[in-house]
Amino acid sequence: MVKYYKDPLDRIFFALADKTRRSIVQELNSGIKTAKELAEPFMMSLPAISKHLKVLEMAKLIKREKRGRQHFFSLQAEGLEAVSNWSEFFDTFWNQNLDNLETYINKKENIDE
Amino acid sequence: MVKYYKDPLDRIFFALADKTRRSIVQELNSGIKTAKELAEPFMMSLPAISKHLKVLEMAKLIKREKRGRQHFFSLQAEGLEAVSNWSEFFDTFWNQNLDNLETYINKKENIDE
DNA sequence: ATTATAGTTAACTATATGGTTAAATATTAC
DNA sequence: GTAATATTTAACCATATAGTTAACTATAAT
Repeated sequence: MVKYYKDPLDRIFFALADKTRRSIVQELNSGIKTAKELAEPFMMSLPAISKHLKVLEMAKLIKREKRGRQHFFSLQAEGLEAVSNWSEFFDTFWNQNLDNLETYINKKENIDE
Repeated sequence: MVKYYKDPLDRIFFALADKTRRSIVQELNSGIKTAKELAEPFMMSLPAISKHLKVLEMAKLIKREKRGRQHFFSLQAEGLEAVSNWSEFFDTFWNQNLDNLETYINKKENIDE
């Protein structure tokens, strides 16, 4: 299951590269849920969901808490944070583009005047 | 190469789930580069890089411009934007957590007073 | 025209993934 | 203690991925 040697971002992005897993994460945004509850919306066996949950757990996108025979899942900060940290560098890209656009607009306005 | 039926976010996250591809994206943050230039830092054949570039291109994380026999690559807004849009919903999660923390701290302060 | 350069496509291999069903584990209920 | 419930693990299958080398395409240089 999920290559053990992958780096944290590999695991996180890999985990999010699957529609079912993204849905699970979104679902958990509205609160803690059991494996059974999480499986319910999907046309898929429980073992399949169990695997998806493990992938998300390994990526530290969710965490598991066993209470009796049930496993309760919830969002975990660690993984989510890593994504946003990584993608932060794009802000630079964006801001540059925005700056360029602004510069361009300003220049144009000056010419128009 | 890269399942044709994948949804856009599948492709984007999948593309980013590989260290080599993430490095390429980061490299492109500092400007436009050719395939050869992008391949240079990696201990990997050119065809391997060619495939990675195609994956990133399909995900609309980068775009390609052919000039003569060279292919120039640069970051593309579309894919990057999709990631940040998708991960926006986590802000809610974060803000809630922050709110809860604040509430907790405030309550505690009131008790301490 | 030949040769060199930049890059892709094809064919292949080993390993990983996403699903399945059947069996195992652990806890709760009767 | 036996049955039911919640969930995972095992074994398996089909397909996808990441890399390889060899062959191909297209442009540039001599």
